[in-house]
Amino acid sequence: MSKEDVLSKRQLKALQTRLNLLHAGKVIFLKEGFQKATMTEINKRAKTGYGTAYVYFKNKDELFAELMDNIVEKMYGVASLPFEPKTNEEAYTQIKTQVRLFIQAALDEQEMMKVIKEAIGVSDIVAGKWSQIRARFIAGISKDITYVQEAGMANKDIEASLIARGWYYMNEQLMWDIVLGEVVEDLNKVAENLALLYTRGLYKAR
Amino acid sequence: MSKEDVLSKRQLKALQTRLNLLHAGKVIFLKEGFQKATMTEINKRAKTGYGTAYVYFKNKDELFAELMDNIVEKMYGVASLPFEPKTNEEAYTQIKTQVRLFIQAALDEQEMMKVIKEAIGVSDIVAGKWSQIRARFIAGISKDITYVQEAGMANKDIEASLIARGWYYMNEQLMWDIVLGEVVEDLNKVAENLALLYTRGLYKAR
DNA sequence: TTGTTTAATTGATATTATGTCAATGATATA
DNA sequence: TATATCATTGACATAATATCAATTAAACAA
Repeated sequence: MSKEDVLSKRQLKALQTRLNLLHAGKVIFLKEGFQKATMTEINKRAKTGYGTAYVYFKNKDELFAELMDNIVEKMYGVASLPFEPKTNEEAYTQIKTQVRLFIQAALDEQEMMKVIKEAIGVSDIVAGKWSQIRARFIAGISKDITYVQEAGMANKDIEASLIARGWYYMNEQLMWDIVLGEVVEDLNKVAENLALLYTRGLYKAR
Repeated sequence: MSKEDVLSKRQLKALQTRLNLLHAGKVIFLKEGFQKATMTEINKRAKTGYGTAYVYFKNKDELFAELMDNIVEKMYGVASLPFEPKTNEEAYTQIKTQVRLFIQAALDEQEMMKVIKEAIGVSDIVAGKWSQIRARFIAGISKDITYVQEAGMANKDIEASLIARGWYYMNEQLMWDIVLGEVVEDLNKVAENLALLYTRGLYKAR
């Protein structure tokens, strides 16, 4: 017996109102961007009274944060990919693939990502959510670096946590540049260049 | 004969009002941050009527942008440092120094930099100003990379402009982390790690 | 079926900030 | 001294937010 079965007509309607608001929110955010989007417009589009959005969401930020959740999940997925290369060549290939997957995940939701980028700068709630993604990636990369260091493949004179940060930031910022159209280079070329610099720098000479 | 000599009493007073507003602005921005700071409060502190700030500055963003100018100049200075290493070791040393100078310049104005970080996310004008700094650094680094590539010291199979971007972003983001206190590592250690990764990756094996 | 309780929805309201502009006050100039 | 010019002012129109007492609709009990 699934949970929905025991929902009353009243609860169903409320749930629908909530979904309407989320959907309207997405449309408006995509059309106007984060700052220009207003609760008035979102309620209008959802055909609900002005106050209704505030019943379901504390404010505009919380509504938007919920719209981010799909994307956040996808990003977490990319951050958790396994990484246990046996050789430097394997490491290079895997890293290149991960760079491509990361940027591709962002491109799959390009328009929404543009709005997220804007919202990160404006809303503490959104910024917090994004910084959790960051933390997860950086932790994962740290682990990967420690792994290859212990396997004797990588130089041990570097601080894993610092390099993990630096490497992640390189990726994230290039991702934003590509999402915003400020870097037009082919995704494969970008992944290749980053992975080359990183593996040559981190890994012992072959 | 300096320009000030020919200023009338009236012009001098106006100039003073402008300076008062800038000074009051700095105090309020540092105390409240960018978003929470209001024109009302700035005018109050400068002992000017509400409308006065709008005579000298189009809006809060423009006032703040002017307060950034010192820092922007200093950053431009760092971006223009010469770079003509003769050996890989020299390159490493110079790069490490530049990383330190860059982050140190930010730390010299730590409190203001925190506000700038916030403002970049909120204000298009501030964001534009910062992206000019970025462009300048990236162009400079690109030039440096091309130089060492042509001198036969660096690998030629990487795209200078892409790597310049990536390298700059690594530096910038770590700078923000340090400014915001999210990375507490010793500045020297950070510079060392970044420079090591970068030179080992970019330069031909010794 | 009807009356009562409970939950969802509403929009008017208070609040807070912005940017504008006609009026005022203070200097410069004739 | 009269007049023109420029700096300064604060009241005002505008726009958005979050709240909450009142309204409407559904669930439940008799």
